[in-house]
Amino acid sequence: MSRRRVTLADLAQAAGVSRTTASLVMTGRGRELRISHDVEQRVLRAADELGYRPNAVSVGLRTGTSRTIGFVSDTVATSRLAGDMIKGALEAARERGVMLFIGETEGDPELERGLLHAMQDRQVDGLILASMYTRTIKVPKDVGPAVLLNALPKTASDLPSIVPDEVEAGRAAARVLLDAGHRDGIYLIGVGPELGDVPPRSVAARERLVGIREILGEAGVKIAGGRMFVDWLPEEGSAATADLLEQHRPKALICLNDRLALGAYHALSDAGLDVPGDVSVVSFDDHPIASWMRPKLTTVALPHYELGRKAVEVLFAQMGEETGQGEIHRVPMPVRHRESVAAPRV
Amino acid sequence: MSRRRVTLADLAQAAGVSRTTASLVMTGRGRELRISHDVEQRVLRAADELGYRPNAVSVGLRTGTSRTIGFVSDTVATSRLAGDMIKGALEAARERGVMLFIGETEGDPELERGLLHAMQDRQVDGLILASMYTRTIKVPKDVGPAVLLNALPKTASDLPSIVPDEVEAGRAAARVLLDAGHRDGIYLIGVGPELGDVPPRSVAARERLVGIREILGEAGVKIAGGRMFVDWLPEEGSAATADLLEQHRPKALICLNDRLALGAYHALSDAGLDVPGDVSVVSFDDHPIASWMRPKLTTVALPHYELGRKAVEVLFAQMGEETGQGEIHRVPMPVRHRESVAAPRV
DNA sequence: TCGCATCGCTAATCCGATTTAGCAAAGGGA
DNA sequence: TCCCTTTGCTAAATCGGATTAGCGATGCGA
Repeated sequence: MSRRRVTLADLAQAAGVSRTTASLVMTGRGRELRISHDVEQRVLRAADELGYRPNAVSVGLRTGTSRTIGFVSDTVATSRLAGDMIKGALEAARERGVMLFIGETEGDPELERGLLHAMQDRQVDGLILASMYTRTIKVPKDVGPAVLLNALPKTASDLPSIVPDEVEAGRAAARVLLDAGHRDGIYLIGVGPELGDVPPRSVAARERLVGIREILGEAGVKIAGGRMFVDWLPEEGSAATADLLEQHRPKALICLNDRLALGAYHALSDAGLDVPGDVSVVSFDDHPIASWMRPKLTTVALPHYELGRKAVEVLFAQMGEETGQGEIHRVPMPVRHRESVAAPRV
Repeated sequence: MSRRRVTLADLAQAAGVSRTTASLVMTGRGRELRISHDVEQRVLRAADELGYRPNAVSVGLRTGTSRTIGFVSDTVATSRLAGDMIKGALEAARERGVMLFIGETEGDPELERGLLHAMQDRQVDGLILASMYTRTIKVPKDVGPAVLLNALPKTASDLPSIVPDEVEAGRAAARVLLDAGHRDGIYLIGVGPELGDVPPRSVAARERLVGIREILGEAGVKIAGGRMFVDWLPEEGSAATADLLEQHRPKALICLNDRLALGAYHALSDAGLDVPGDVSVVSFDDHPIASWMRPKLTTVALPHYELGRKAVEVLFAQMGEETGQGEIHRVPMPVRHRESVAAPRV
């Protein structure tokens, strides 16, 4: 179908110079190594006419660098929630002329090993080890330059981490309610009011709660109660809220994610309560449904796109420096003010 | 950090044989080329001890094949809707020991060219050209082995296409209502009742409508009306349904996608109508929200995962045969029976 | 005019594998 | 004993570039 690719040898012949000269010109080292302007122009013109593009595989073999990075995740690549993470990484990579390999481990260590090997065998310049939900992961040995995305190292590691700033997000959610004038009747959906009442292994749950408690505590506001659930699904949000309503009359709900909030909406609606007239709702994640719900949900957004970008940026910085410092980069989670929060009814 | 990789030369030396012999053994051609069992075992053992893995870049240079395919899309890679497409492709690729490059063009032809070049420069064995929404695309020249995913060639092309079977999906949706006993008061949300009343360039809209009309027509059932909207967003579903309710009293709604259905739910609820008691709703896509809605939405699912898998399968078949035939592979769209359809009220 | 530095370019090697062609030793037949 | 196969392995070429070392021509100062 397509005729043979144009190689450096073809280019050199067309320009009437040696392969060395052609290479020097094409890599931009012609000046430095005293190639005459005349010859340089001849090579450049020939390259343009022939449509010469260096074979990246060959360059990779010779230089040991492939202008390629690997994006390995448990399942994030295909999660609807976090596709933006890939997008951010993709764009940041493109800006640097780098391609992205992706792979999923599905939590299987065997798969992970195979995947990392396959990428290393292809001489990736660096790796992004991503996780669907923020959590701690065991860092593989000898991965070369790498960053953790949406994940923290389980044991001390010199790999940098990029994670959403969940504590600050918790503070922000609490401030949203305080700013609206709420001082009591604030309940939590997804976690209990105490620091111990969080789903195990959920960094987001723990940190969000820390932030919430900190700000409410500072304001002298007491959390009226909460319901802990592990998976944070809509049904759980419904159940938690319905259960709550049997005994209490909440004025505001902090739902630990948008799916819980969706369920909470349903339960509130069933109870004939109006959002935000009777009950204000604030949530986390900014899942697409948040802006489809009625009323539109005020929520603290997971900055997926920014996380992805940042991962690539940090990875490149690290590749330059060669000094892994295990730094933790926290990406701000912006509040999306919408329609689900109002002043408490007097 | 990590010591130098073990090369074939290291392996040969450790086993006390030539690089040729080591290579023959490792590529499994030892038998064929008369390497003694004894030597073979020695090489194998050494390889195991040293942890030898061939450098894929070098192999790629020598053999011209990279065990890598490229997944180029307009924006599908990061769309929440279609991440499953990637997942299907990823798994099918892994089963074949192949890695996946991904890239997004965002509809920019310049970006697309650059991306295709970057992939070809890296000697990908094949390409998947994917689209977010089913549509016709202009096929780039000289791409080598490739398949179109969720897309059809704008002009005649010998590249195979993999698309969801939208016409059959339309038939299925119509049958769902017929089977439930509906014979009149069936309205369309998202397209008009006539074949001309569809958003331009939307293959899905056109084909779904064709299927719907075919089955209803065969049953002697007339479509009572419809409302055409271009973007199929929740607000449009609300608006369309509200508008409809001003003049008509529908018994069933065929929403052209789940977001429209979500909006329709809201409008029906506002009008005090019960789903499915007063109005049955059937939809398309099986977006995640479909099972979060109340009542859960009966919808004809886009088989994203299967589309992705199929793309890789067809690509490999094509790479084997060298005979692009421009075949169109239609992947079935299964009905997800849930709670939004009931017999019409008598 | 000779010697040396500079200029402008190229030959040769290397990266790490695969593959072709062929060599030395052993075996077999006449 | 001589010649021809077969066996078992290896030297060398190759893929397409980057890089090192160096070569011939020119210019300049003494």
